[in-house]
Amino acid sequence: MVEKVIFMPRTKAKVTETHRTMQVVNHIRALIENGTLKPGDKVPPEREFARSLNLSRASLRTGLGYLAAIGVMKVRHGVGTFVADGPAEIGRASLSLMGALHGFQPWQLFEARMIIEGNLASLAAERGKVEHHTALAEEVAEIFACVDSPSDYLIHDVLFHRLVSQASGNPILAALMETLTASMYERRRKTVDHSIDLRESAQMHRKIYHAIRERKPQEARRLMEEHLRMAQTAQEVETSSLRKTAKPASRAKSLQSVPF
Amino acid sequence: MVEKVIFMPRTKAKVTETHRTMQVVNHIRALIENGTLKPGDKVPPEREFARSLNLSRASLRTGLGYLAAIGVMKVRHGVGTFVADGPAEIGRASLSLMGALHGFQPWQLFEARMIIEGNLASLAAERGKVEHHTALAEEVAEIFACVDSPSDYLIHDVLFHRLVSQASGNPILAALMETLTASMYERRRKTVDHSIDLRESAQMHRKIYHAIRERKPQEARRLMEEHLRMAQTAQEVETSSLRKTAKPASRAKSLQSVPF
DNA sequence: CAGGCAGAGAGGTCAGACCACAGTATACAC
DNA sequence: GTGTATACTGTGGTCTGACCTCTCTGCCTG
Repeated sequence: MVEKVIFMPRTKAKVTETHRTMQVVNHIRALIENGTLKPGDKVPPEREFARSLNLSRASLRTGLGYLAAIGVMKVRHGVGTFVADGPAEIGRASLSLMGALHGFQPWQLFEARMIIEGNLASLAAERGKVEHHTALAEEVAEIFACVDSPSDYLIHDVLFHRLVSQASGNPILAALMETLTASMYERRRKTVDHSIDLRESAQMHRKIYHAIRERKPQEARRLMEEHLRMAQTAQEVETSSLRKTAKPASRAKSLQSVPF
Repeated sequence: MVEKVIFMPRTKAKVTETHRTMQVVNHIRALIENGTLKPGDKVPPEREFARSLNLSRASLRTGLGYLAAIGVMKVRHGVGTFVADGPAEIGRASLSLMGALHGFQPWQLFEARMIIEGNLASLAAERGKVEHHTALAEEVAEIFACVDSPSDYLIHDVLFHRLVSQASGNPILAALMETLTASMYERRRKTVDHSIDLRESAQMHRKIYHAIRERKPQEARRLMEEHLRMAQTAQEVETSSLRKTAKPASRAKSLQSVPF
């Protein structure tokens, strides 16, 4: 008979690499570790890449899908697949799902954020360099310039916090913060138009900046925590005053009929 | 007659649900949010599930792959696909990749862990309930019983820290800790056999337990930080004294030939 | 009773065709 | 010449259906 050979990719390699998925992931990891692939870089088109790795396009896609899911790569339909280049985030996607699965509460999110950002501010006060101080100062100025434009204000607000985390010198904590922040950012974008305390908030940012510049870790931490506490209170008020308009929306489709 | 309907999912639904991947993800999310799906549950076989959702098995697999990548689901070859049931972890997989991408340093990992676990211990001291104290006490006993068996010791070490994070009452911080810890666990498992200070380490656990039980947040935090600092030192010693045997291993395969 | 073999159930991979999106080059009208 | 269609090309997205491999279980054999 024909003896379909169609399957025999492990030519002479004895390692089999378990799943094809991990084969792809490890390949990319190696390319990243040895510096061939850097943030923003584009990988070859799927068809070509698959051929060069001796596996099917489907398997390659599984691997790239995995990397995209954990935030290491970004896929753009019709354009290409790229190495993620923004600020690092650890498991942004999983937070909301995990929340649903383990019943995370909003106050817990704030608490976590307060602890991490508080320490971030403290570290920034200890280790921030002049260039960080400069960037922070500029951002504070932008913040004050936007007190009348909630949506713009929010952008610079996020940028300020990101600069603080950069100044802390610990990218891991920064990535963690980015994850926690990202999930609040979406919600906040909807309520920020109803804010009334932007001036007060802007003042807080200024004070935090001063504490960092003058290398007062304890004060930076205290101010950051206070700032977040105020933000929490504000958001609770805004959210509850907005709840009336929120509709359960069209979740019907998912709930109707049989379980699956 | 046959009437191949094979392609026309957006029948009357105006939502299109963007990608099929997200369609699957949102469906599962809904099932989780409304309580139909709980940790440990099994979803239907792919072929059947795909049919019931009116999409191809390939697309369903993409969606499940995404959920598996972010740690919400666990896929077991030849068995089935399940909702993750262990302790929550946020982006475990991404940490190491992100590390390679953004150059995370070991000391940064320890610093992050120290901050998070320190606060976890502090919160546990504030909010821990009697049942937590009991469980911790038992684990301390186990730890002392294992001082002569490094591998067993490590297991109970992990368990102890996990109990502390549970007692803190903040599952989000607990999940973050789990993520940071997971990546060290692997490495530690290889070096623990060379440990010489397990008794001292055991004593530290006991002290931490006492601080928590006696509701002394500051002391719990301080002890936890000291404990981790010692662990860091120990690991650095063990690792460096082991480095001679470590080979660059067979990375050759990835480095040879063309970039991709 | 132990060991092993066979089958069923479920996930993993493959192949190739076709759909959909984004960006750019081309062509036509004004 | 400018500007707006239109077509094309490159790249990811989805579909189908066949086949491979792993697990588990239960029956069969020694």
